[in-house]
Amino acid sequence: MTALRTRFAPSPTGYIHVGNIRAALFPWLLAKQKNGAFIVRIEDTDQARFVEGATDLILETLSWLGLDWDEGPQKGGNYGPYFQTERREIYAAWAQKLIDKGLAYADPYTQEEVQAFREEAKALKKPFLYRDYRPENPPTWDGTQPLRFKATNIIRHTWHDPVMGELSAGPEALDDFILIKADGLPTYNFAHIVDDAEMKITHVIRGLEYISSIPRYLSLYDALDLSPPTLVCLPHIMHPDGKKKLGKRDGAKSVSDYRTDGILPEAMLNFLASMGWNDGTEQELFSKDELIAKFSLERVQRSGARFDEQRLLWMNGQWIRRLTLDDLYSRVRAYWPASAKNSDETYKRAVLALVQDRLKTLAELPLMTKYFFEKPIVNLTLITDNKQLKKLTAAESKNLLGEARTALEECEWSAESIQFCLNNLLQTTGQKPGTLFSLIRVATTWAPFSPALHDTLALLGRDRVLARLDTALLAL
RNA sequence: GGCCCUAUCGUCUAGCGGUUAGGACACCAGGUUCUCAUCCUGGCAACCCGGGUUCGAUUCCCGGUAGGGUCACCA
Repeated sequence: MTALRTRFAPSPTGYIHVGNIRAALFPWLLAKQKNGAFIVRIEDTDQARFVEGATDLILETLSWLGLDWDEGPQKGGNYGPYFQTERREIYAAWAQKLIDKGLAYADPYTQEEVQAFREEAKALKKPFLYRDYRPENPPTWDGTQPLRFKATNIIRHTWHDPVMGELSAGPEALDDFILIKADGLPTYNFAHIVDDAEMKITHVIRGLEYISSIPRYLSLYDALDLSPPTLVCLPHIMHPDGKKKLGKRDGAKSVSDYRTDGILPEAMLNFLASMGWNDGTEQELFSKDELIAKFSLERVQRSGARFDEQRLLWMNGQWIRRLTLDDLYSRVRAYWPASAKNSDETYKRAVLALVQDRLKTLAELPLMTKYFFEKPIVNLTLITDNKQLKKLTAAESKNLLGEARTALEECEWSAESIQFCLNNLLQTTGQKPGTLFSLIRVATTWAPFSPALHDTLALLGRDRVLARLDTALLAL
């Protein structure tokens, strides 16, 4: 039995966005599950759209997600090179086979002439097929013209797609397409067939946009005496409004944008996989290992799914909560507020422990923890707009805070005993917790929300709490 | 327009002839001695339409409709 080999073959024209990363995830999962190999190949044959640095960006994204490749850039392998621009001789050799068989010919027309044919067909309201204009006696190919495939076996093709099921397309889908461009580089249509064969790829997994080209690939495989690998098409991830497939042009965020927004790779992977795939149970959260164990192409959805950021956020919160404090601490390193710079690790860990249940993304850390590191700005509207506190007169507030100060000054400083002191204060003042606790909380943090009061005060420390109470007393 | 694909709550989905159509996100209400969040409980909410096939269709078939993809010297 031959080993399963899958690949991800991006073209270096920019970042990887969330709409097309599944074309890497699913083949990777499959390769891991079957103990096969996952290959990364860079399809850089489009000189015009080439973007400097895009390859590094793509590889970095894969690495961040933990989608490691067995062969490819930075890694090598037995079937290299893994950049298409370094494989020209290979394509030339395969092209020659077709020429020798009379299945490839030089295209004598200019692009303008072909365009004219196209418009002619359009005017006649019939589909444009180059083969309707096939030259009778094409010149010998000298490498300056495009080399076209000569479609001969004009039939209805039928094939099986593990995701999409039985597929077929009529002769209209077959045409003489360009193999080698006038610049000497192969087109995707030709190059990927050659590469997949040379690299012994067993499963070609890509987006649905290729489905209509598959009949042409099938006829090419045939002409090359190659038996096609398993051809898999994945449904698209759709724009949230459901109108079209998600793409860069419509503002699809790059995967690395989500990274800087504080999304965990675990959550990203889980989310991406569960859009269009599930294991048939009611499980929602899957670790990477579970995905590897349970994934199957047969259970991939055939219809497109809209990208629902709310769900991603929820999942991210779930994953943040699942992390150990140590792990979370190491991941939020870059997200602390600037004022936390000189705080010691023990303190920061304690702060983190208090907000772990509250974070939806890592990037929310500064918003939630600022007042643990810097003196908060007094904002009286937090009192006047508060439905409990607005009932109090300034004198009453002042009075209560004064009592609180006295009580806390004498209180033993641990979360537990602060809780106890606070409860006593409830008794002596006759206030409801909603009033008293809110007042103390606002006066010490000046934030719209915070963790439980006794935890917050305990961590802040007696000196800071008393100082802030004094500031509040003056401001009222 | 030709070719191709798809169709269950607002969203992601389970379902593979007989179910009170299940779960999750979001939303709403309540609980957890304050807020925010977590957590728990409850609620709202769906089989695109029309024909068949069948004792019986969300499920199978056909046709509409709607949505998506594709028709490049881009991948």
